[in-house]
Amino acid sequence: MARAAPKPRFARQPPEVRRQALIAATIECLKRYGHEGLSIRTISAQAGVSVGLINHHFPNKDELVAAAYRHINSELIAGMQAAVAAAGSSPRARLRAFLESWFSAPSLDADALAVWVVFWGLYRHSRLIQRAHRETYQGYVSLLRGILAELLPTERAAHGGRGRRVRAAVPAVDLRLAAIGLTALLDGLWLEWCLEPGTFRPAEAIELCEAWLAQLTRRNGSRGGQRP
Amino acid sequence: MARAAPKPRFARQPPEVRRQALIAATIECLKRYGHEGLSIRTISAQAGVSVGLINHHFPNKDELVAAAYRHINSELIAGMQAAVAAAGSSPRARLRAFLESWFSAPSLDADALAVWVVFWGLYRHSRLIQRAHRETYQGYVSLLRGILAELLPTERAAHGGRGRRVRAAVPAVDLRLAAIGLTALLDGLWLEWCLEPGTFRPAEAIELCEAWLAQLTRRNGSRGGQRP
DNA sequence: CTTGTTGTTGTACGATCGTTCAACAAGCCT
DNA sequence: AGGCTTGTTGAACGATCGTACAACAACAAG
Repeated sequence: MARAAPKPRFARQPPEVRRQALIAATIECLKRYGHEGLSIRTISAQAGVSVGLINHHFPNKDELVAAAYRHINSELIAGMQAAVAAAGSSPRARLRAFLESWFSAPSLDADALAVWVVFWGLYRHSRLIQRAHRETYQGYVSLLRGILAELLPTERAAHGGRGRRVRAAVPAVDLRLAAIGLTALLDGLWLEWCLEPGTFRPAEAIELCEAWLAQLTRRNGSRGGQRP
Repeated sequence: MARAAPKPRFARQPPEVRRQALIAATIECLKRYGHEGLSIRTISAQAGVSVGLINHHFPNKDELVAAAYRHINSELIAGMQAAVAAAGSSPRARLRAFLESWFSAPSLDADALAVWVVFWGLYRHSRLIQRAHRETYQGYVSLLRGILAELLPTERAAHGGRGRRVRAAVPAVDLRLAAIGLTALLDGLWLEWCLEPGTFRPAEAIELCEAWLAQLTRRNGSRGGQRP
């Protein structure tokens, strides 16, 4: 009974576990306090560790922030890829899964927007953020392009192989502009919803995107190839 | 000859002139250095004044930043309003003027995006920024809504002669969703272009927006009122 | 030229920032 | 039980932050 309390003052963690905890704390601080939350002391307090520990697992603050950015990015893209992969092989179903993944949590979250905005503000002046972006963004681009390519049939002519029985030799839809427009619509709707969640429902956003794509294919049939 | 050099060490300015100069310096620092440029010393150096002067013309830093935000906002909106007003009375011409104003300098500028992004990051945690936003944003909303309102009925009438009679009683297009979608497209395209100006030309962005609006009116004629 | 007003300067202060580092101790090994 | 590795602590440092304030000086008025 007079035994000294063996209660440890802290618990040692494997480096990778601690790294992930610090990354999670960084994101949480960003959600809560915005750019001002990006301080060593705020983050370490959130993670329940001392100030010195961060520099033991990360060479400096910028590397931690870049790691957090990379984590958010890859998490989100992996979620969308999984949703699309689970949707089967139907192009329309895959598009639907993609859109539903885009317009639902954790992507569609006002807090998440606050986090993104801070990262965007850092993008221009932090090479580490730029690198993290480049390394993860490619996955998103190829995912979206794959969905669009299999959705807009004539584009397969350019790829050869699969689409053997292509009717028109001329590409009906400008795939490039289609991707640009869809991306803009996705980003813009996502932005709008996060800023003011009450103005429209996620289902309406999906509807708008599908209407946009439907217009592209219909345009093909009626007056395609009109581009200057 | 031996006269002491009467060169003044500084020049006094009327308060309003100095205020505007400090606001301009703030924006310039934001363009150059992002969020890190938002320091009293950086801004005062950019403006060519001493550190103490800012607090003589602004009660604190946050007020200066909010004033800069208000300035950018009203400047941009006033530019668009002027462009639309100068376009005459034709709804299509007014839309065209609006889009051209949107997708051209000084709105369409990668540096400007960097500035906006910093402000967005501050928005959630600064009441002053929120107030500045609320006071200026209303002008934009009413401008866009006016353009859409005068455009959609007319568009409908123009297409109405194509075999189907125009019915003014039932709103042909969901004006609310139209505004949401157009805003998303505008924001998204603007964002995309600022991030990677090489991917498409401003004229193509305008084309995409007009195609979007054309789709809305066409949709009305073919299968309108299908909304759940 | 003298005076008064006030825009302007620049130092100073306390707070907070990111980072360093010597000391500590938790947990595994023998 | 004792040694060893190493994750962890927390004080300390210099730099920089926003702000306050007393002294200065530009310029108009008399």
